Amino acid sequence: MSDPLLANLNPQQLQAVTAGDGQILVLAGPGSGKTRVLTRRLAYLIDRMQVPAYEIVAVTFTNKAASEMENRVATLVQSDLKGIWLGTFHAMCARMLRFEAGYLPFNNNFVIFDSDDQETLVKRAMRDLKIDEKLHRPVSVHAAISAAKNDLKGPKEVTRGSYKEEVVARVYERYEQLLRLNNAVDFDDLLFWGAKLLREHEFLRDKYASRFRHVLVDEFQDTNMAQYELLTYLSSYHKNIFVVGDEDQSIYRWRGADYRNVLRFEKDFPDCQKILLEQNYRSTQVILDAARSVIDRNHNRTPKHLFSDRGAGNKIVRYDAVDDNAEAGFVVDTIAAKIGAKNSLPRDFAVMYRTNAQSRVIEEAFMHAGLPYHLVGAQRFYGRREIKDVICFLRLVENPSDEVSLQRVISVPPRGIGETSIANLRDAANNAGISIGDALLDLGRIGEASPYWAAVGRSAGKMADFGATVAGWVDQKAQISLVSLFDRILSDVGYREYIDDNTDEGVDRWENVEELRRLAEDFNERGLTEFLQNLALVSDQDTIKEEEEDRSRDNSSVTLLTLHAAKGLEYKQVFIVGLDENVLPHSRSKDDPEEMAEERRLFYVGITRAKDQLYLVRAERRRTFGEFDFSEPSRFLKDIDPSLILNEGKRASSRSSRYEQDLTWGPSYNQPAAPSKVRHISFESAPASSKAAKYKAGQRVKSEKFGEGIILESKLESDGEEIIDVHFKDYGLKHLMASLANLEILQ
DNA sequence: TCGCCAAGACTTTTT
DNA sequence: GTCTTGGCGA
Repeated sequence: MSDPLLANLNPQQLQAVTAGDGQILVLAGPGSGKTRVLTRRLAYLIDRMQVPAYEIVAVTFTNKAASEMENRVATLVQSDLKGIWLGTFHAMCARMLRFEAGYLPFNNNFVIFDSDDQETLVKRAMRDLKIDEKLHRPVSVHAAISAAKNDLKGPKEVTRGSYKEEVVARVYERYEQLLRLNNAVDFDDLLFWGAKLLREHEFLRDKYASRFRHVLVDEFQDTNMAQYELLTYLSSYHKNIFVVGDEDQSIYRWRGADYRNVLRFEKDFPDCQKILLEQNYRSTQVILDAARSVIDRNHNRTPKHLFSDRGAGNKIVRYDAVDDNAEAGFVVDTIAAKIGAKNSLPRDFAVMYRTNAQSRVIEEAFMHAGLPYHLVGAQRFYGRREIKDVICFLRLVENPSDEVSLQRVISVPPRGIGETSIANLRDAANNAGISIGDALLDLGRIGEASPYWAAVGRSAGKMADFGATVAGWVDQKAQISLVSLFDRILSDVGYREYIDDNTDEGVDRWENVEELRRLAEDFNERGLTEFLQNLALVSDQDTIKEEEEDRSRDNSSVTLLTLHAAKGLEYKQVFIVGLDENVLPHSRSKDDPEEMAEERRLFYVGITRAKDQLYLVRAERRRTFGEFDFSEPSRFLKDIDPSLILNEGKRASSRSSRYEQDLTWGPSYNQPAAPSKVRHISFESAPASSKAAKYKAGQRVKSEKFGEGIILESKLESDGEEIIDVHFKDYGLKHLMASLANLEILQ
């Protein structure tokens, strides 16, 4: 079939893409072409079924997924996509809430609070209620509030059984009051109010539901209750809902995601058509079999039989290291040898771990070996202090009621205004029934004539100065462009001088601000409101993942990332490290079977990222919080059929620091070097003697010099030389030329 | 009011 | 081991 819209689809994919009206549930295993199905389906509806783009809503979880989909669909259809609602759940709701603000307890220039702001506000609420922050940690109270919202429970609807629940309920109530006072919503509110709006106003529900002839959803397994309800409302008129997901890849339970929404969907729509995508285009069969043996032990799911036509492939290599240094050493050695053998590039590799803390040891090993690497997602651009500062200045201008932002920037840079003065102003503002921001502006505009002058006390003058500055921005914002406003704020407060102290970090900080300014330039036409909303909703992951993709394309370096961050990505060779009890599965998941099932899924996600080769690595002993911990192998390792695994045994424990020694005489990749400088050891080579490979992976061998070992990989070079990677019991990984290695094959 | 030091925390983090 | 937070002294 040469029809580009339907070309290159397997029968199940085709069935999904061309399915008729009604409810369609596509369960798509990893690497089964889920994105392809979704984009083709969209194109099919528009191009073949003549559905106008504005009658379609397609929701994703990330902006990146949304923009990718949009770009791909645009290349497939003739007509433009004008009017389509294609974006994240949160962006979609924000749009709806601004439009329907008349029915809501906030107005349409609300700001969106990120998790930092939310926590600040929870703390404030707890202080207001005189609740001891030591007894009830604000983070956990916040988590409980967030969970309630995701479950569509308001402050009045949460259970008040235990003392803790009582505390949560009271803080929740106050927290909501504060949000309204700040004219702000949090992430969860976007969904909460979105669902509430459609539930409580029938005509609004009809308005949207009748407009959207087709509803499409990506990553359906990650929806929470609010999102599920929202989707039901949106599809309540035409009842055409097409969802794609995979229960087995649901790894955000702790954020309210409930994979059982897949089961709920089947129950709510008994006539739904269920399509399984089981052909995997990514991994070898060995990898898929291992993945399946791990995931099949979970319940409440649709069993899937992933298959590949890529052949069995290499066995999985398991390596048990004595400690975390040796674990990192194994990873680095193996990668360096393969790169040295010129059969792999740094970008072919990824190292995945359960917790960010594990990256440190691995990074050190990479640095020591001079191997190029990069981390995904560890440093959050939007979490950076300087970025947050500037955003808060802007938010304050947009919405002077935003007390969280005001509080943050009032002493940036320090201007002699302290906690006492702020508290005085807040009290006075509260008494007058206005927001503290408005009081500040009043003070700035009329100075001593303001009723708040006396209330503030000693630093009233300084407070008024700052108020005047802010008032200047607020008065100007309608007249000047976003970028001019940006520049004006920075120069008025002397921000560059404040953060850039000419140290490396200082320069770095200023560069981040400049980066933010570049982003602002893109929004110069659209203005401040949209810029801020975009900052709140695009945040972090999208930008960082994009950067990471560019980086691994251009500079070619090994990717280090958490298992969570790995979702949706793929690499030729994957190392999963820390396969130990209490690491993976994590110790905190031990007393809850649901949590444990999620750890299993996390491992499953990791396994299925690998295209060609998977390494499972653990350490008997690792440093956590500066102390040594011993641990058992992860329970998940037992679930993989031993015939799929090449067991490496463990490194002789006599010299745990041997990697440092190895590096000085092994393959010479020990100098700090750019990727190109990672060279492999060059033997004084004799001409090739044989044309056929003598060794193959899995064979046990013995060498005079290195003792017993196991072949990891053998490759025949174009000159007929056989290059082998051998892992020796006592010497670790060696990269050798077969003709010179003088190895004896053991039975 | 600000900055420094010490005690305490410390999974994961699509929006 | 290292980052954050909060208390205290200048």
